[in-house]
Amino acid sequence: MLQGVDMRLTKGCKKVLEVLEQVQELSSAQDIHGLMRNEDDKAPGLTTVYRSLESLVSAGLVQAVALGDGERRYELVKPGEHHHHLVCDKCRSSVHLDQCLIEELEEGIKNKYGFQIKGHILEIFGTCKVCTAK
Amino acid sequence: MLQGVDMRLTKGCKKVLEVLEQVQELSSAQDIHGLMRNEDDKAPGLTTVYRSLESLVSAGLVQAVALGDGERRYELVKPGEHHHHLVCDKCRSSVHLDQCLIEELEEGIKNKYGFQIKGHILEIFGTCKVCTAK
DNA sequence: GTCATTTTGAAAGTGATTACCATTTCCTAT
DNA sequence: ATAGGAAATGGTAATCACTTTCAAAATGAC
Repeated sequence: MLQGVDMRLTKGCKKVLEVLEQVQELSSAQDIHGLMRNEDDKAPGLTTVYRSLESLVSAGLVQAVALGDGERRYELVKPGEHHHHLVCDKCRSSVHLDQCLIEELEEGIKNKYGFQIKGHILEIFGTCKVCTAK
Repeated sequence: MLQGVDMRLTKGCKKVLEVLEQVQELSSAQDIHGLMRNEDDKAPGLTTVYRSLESLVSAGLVQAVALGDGERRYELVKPGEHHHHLVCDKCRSSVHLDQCLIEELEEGIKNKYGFQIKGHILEIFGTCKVCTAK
């Protein structure tokens, strides 16, 4: 899964990847750091976690997610891909949308507004199936 | 335009509305405060600006926009409405999308994922018509 | 092994936002 | 009008996520 990835895989990065693999959940840098330090007192420091996340994001292995609350979350993705979320305001779980709504519109927006899309943020908040049922 | 709005219109709020009316542009709380203080040394303080924006947002007169850079921007809207932006990474201008892409999808997402949408963030980054032409 | 480069980490610094709290302003009953 | 109480205000300090700094430690090439 790491084949063909063009970046130096430092210890910090490896550790971060491990944690993200385990949690399978949107996690902030501080979350990740906390989890590391829980099971290992001399796990990488917070600075390294931030730096590793930065590298991993630009390598396309991890995506950063802005939920608009001033705290960035991170998540493993298939290299180069990304996706958006339905974030439950009750249980904080998040479901992935199986397709990016923006990519489909890219051409239309280009034509209509003459705007060349380079990136976007899209997250949806509400109540998930499970919490609605309760 | 302020008819039927259910909130106390304090001095701070009025001043903030004035500024937002003039700039017609995404502005941060600090931007707004700066502009006020430029033309009037005893314009409301920063704290009041933040508080006013909070009231105005919950009254639906102003929308808060998260661009994912850790600085919230604000903008006048028709009461209760909202819209999304094409933000140019060259000139920082922003064009409004004339319709909300998410509202259209609400029903589909409800059916497909059982998710009840309550809110969302959507902003698109790239290069605008003018800057592309250059 | 040696030396240069890269990585790391603790602490200090930033920048936006919020909490505090004392002062001022506004409204209402007298 | 005016006194009293609630709401609004503003400067400062605190918070919080994140970044910078810089010296020490790990890595890698020769």
